[in-house]
Amino acid sequence: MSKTRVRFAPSPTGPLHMGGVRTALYNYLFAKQHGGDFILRIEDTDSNRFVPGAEEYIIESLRWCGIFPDEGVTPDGKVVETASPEHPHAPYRQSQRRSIYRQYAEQLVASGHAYYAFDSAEELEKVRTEAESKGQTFIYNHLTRGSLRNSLTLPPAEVERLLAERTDWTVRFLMPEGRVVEMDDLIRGHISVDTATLDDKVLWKRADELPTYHLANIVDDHLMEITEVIRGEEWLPSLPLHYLLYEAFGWQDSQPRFAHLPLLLKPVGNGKLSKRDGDKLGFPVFPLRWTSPAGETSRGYREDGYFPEAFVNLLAMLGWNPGTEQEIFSLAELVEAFSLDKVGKAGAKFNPDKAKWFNREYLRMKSDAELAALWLPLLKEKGVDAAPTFVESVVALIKERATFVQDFWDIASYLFVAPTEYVQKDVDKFYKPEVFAMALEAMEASDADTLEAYVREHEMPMGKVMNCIRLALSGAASGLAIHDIMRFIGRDESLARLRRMQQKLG
RNA sequence: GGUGGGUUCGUAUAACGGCUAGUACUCAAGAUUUUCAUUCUUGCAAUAGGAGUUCGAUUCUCCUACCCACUACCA
Repeated sequence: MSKTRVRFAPSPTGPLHMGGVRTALYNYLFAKQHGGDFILRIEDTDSNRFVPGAEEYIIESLRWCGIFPDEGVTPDGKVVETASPEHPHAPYRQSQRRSIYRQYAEQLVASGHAYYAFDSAEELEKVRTEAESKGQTFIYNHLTRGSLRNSLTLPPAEVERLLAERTDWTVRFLMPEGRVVEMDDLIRGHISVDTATLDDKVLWKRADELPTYHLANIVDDHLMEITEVIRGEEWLPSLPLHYLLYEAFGWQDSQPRFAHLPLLLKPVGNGKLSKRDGDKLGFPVFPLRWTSPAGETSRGYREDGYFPEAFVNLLAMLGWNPGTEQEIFSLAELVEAFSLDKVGKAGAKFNPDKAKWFNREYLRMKSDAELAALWLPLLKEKGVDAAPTFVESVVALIKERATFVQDFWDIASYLFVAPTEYVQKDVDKFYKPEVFAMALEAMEASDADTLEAYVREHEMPMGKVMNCIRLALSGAASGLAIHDIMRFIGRDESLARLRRMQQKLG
């Protein structure tokens, strides 16, 4: 049995979407579980849609997630240009493989599985709009190919002439008539499709001497000895064509098995997750922050404060389940537990609340020292220069209250700097000058313990007094325990803050 | 329109054709906490509809409805 080899083959037409990351992840998990290889291939066969920086973004995203390809891209993120023992099928960027596709397209023409088409974009556009005006849809297939300009309808001499003179012809697949393609999907089971409903897809374009997705994909999967193709559900409709291509090439014996993953859907309403949804509902749809060439910025999980482990974990659970009640998985545990037959068929709606929950869980699992190290640079940005050990002890106190490291400052800024203002609502509710004066007096006279005794002795409402003091210390009536705050800022600073509030509020 | 795929609490999902349809997130209530948060307990909440097969259907079959994808010289 041949070694498991799977690939993730994104197109650098923009930033990698979280659904794309999930596809990469499932491929990676499948490969590693079977002791196989995970290959990263860049499918840049559409020169018009190339977006600068997209490829680097994809590589960096996978690296952030801890997904390292065995082939195609080295761990340092470089696309391998030339073949080597480690990367026997290099290059892995389809634009650099340009020269190998044409012969395969020609092979199909020679064997009668494809033909040359000379219809210009304008001509096709015209028949398309004509059909539309009659309420029909134009399809380039067995019904229409006979009346269009191609090597099936033109005399051979004319074909030769056009081939030589024109540079805008294409090679189209000759979709057979009256056949039912029987297919198997690792997730969906058996599927059959009548070829009469399919069209003659363009396989190769003379204009840029590049194949389209379908040809490049099949040829490269074959050449790279891919054993399983795990991709998004949007590819399911082209599976019959892909089956037929393997057959036309005579490669059906080594044809990979296919698995079509359910789509990731938007949290509300219907439809697949899009960039807009994230902006509208306040969560990232991209792993990393992305700034488009036009200067438009989209948020990323990394910049929003998600841990890569949490991101990978939540992605893994979107469409797959372990069959047990375990929800927290490390990448290594996922490799162990993953299985394609536990992948669901229905699209999964993304739940931002659950995503946050995952991050909270991972934040709690991290050590205080680890979190302090992550927080330190953020503190520095705030102009706070605190000792790591101090920060660490603060983290220990507050980590249960946070979802992200970024939350730490909002939760505990007053342990580093005195509050400059007080929450008005809390002032209205808790600030009573007489009570406050008494509390201050008692604190000046002794310590917190006797304050508590004092409050009890005078039968003052504990909550009221405490919140009044908390207000002075932290600027709000909610938050950490008074004695914790005082322990961190010290008695002198505490008293200073009390006096400051008294002075400010009267 | 055509083709294909899909449908269990609001969401993610579990359930050899067989327990009261389970779990997590969210939400609500209670307990704990000097406040808030945490934590703990409890609760709300689902098999799209209709036929059929069967002793028995969330599970198998068919029909209907709805949703999604695809329908480019894009991937």
